[in-house]
Amino acid sequence: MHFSFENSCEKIFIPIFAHRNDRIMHRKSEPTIHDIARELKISASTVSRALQNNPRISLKTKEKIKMIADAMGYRPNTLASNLRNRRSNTIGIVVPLINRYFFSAVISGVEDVAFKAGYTVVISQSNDLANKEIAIVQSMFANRVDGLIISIAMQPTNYEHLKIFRKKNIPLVFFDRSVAEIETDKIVVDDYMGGFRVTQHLIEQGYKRIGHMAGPQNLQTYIDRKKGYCDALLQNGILYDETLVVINSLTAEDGVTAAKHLMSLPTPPDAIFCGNDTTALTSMIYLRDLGIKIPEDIGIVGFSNEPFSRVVSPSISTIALPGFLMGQKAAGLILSQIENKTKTFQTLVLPTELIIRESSQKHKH
Amino acid sequence: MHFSFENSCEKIFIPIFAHRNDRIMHRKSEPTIHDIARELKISASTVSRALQNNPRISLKTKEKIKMIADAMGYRPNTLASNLRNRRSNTIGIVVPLINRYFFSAVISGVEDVAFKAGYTVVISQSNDLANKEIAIVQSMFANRVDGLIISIAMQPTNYEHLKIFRKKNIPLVFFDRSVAEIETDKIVVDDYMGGFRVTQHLIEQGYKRIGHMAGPQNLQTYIDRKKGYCDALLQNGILYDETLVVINSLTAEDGVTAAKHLMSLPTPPDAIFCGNDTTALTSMIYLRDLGIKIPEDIGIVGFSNEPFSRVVSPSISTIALPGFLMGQKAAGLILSQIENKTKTFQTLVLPTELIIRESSQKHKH
DNA sequence: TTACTAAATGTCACCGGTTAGATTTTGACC
DNA sequence: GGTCAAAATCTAACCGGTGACATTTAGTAA
Repeated sequence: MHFSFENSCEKIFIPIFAHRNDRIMHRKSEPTIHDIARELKISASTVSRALQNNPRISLKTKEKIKMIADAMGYRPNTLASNLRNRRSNTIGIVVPLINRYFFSAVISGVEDVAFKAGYTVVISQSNDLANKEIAIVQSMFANRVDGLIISIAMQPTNYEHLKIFRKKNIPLVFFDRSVAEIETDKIVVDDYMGGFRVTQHLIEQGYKRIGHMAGPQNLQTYIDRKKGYCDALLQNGILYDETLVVINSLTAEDGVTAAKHLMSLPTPPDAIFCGNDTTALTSMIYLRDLGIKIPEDIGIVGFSNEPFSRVVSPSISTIALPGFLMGQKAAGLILSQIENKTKTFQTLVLPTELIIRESSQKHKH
Repeated sequence: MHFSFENSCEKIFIPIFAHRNDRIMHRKSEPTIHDIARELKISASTVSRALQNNPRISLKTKEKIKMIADAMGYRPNTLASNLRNRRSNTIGIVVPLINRYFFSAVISGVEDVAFKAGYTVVISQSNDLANKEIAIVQSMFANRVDGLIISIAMQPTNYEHLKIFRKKNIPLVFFDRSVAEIETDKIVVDDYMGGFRVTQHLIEQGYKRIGHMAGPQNLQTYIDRKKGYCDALLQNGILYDETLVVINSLTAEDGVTAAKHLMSLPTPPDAIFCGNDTTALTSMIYLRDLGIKIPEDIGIVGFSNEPFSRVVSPSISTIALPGFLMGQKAAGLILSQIENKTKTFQTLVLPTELIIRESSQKHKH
């Protein structure tokens, strides 16, 4: 005859606790489905199925098992489960720096979609160093992430650590900064239009000699921003002057150095389109300390819309990027790859928005 | 007789690639140590040992194995290894928000020490939500992190998800925001002295009626900051006036609301010690837009030294926290717990630094 | 050549879940 | 009671590495 659970709690609970103490004394390890099985004198597979709500297991048994599991403080070991299933229900995301507003917005967007779909997100930062990126990516691979979302480091490398994902057919999505020779889903912002609009805006404000602080030209984003800048000049009949373009890594210090350099030219610029908000800020402070008035003497525009751009004075005109949306889309793309729904890879280009603030408004309305 | 590797590359390489293709056709999975073993007609344990540089394996065999492993594109499966070893070589870190400068500095500090010690760091953010924190922590537990470093969410809960770490003797370190009733290593900044110095400074600058925007009083940090504020008033013979203290969640909006409230008082304050830089900023902007002059009419001091505090105008006086150092120390504590070197738990209190900027300098030097 | 030991390698069970397929149980129906 | 299919449960192999212990091999001394 079958053991009836409802009217014999004692019979069950007493042995459990005896057993637990015993176990803790000797092995001091986590209870497993096998411990639960032994407790109930059933097989581990039944326990496993019950905990997964498998319809093959009777409701009565399921309840019994869940109750005991709870009482024993059972916690599934995802390592074992992942090993067996050859998947981890985890999505890796690698960004150059987590404390950049744009990147953390992307991360939040990814988390938003991924959590709802039942995935865990593991975050890592490369600090823009190729070696750290390689180590991180290999570790994520070794941990069998189901997919990887990445914005590559500034420091260039051969990208073998990423090519392997394609070779092994592991879902991979690039965002913002991608590797041209790797064919997969990519999601970028319209850097070209961003650069174009910034330049167009400066021209409309009456600036005549517009300089540009560009980022490393091994990254498409910076190439595109510069291209937008060039084309806007061209369309407005302004001659492109190479001496007005500085290429650097867009760090805070680079902003100062570049501003210093540009101002030392025989005919310095009367406006600077900075590759990001950080350089816009530091060069602006440098110029201000020199007694140069912004936007009257020199106009400044940044890129990325870091939160500080809005609150400094003068506030910095910039290009807003849809970070959160980008993260959501990236997560959507990786999920569709994971679920084998991807037919062909696509490159999404998200629109940007020009935000006009004080630093570039010569003509106030 | 033994197979000589050096003078028979062909014999080895041809079968390898034949085998690989074969494998890819049929199983399309990662090569394992078993595949390598089969290839070389040796046992898997020898391969495992060779790849770990175990001295029990001869140099010759090791070289042979590593060569083949490379040729086959072998990547160790950490899941399997972690399962068997019952440890993951991973340290989890949970912060309320990754894009707060302080928290990302802590993360970098943790990474700095952890990477050097051979650990991987997985980062997660709770968004200050109790439920998300619980989910994250449980997932980290299920993934068998070797230790957890956490700064708890503002939203209070019963902390069962953390108590379990102590119960199961899994290394746990709190930083910045900790749970009083859980006994483990903690590392905090000297919030009391921070609050005290800020208030003392404002008094020295000649402010008479100093208000305080305090954070949730379920978190020790905010209790201590407020206590420092109270004690500084007391020591200077200023009567503590409860109406000048506002308690909120210190969000950007809270800053405005609280400033509005304080200014609506019959006798409004002439200085505000804000619980963080965010509220300092937003309340400052609110006051500025009202035509109130800072620091002349009202002095403002924040807490945390967010990067923007330095660059806004007026620049915001604040308390600098040693985030990176804190991360390094936290990692040190968790490593010593992991390696069983911890004899007794300790609570480290790190010093803070008062940074005087424009927003509170009534008397310029 | 034999005996013996150190070095090298192999065997096998295990970590904790999962699942295909086998086996047992249940219960309806004749 | 007997038959049989559906429901419930069990068995055993597997995921990919690891390490205690067993076995084989090589090398030295007698």
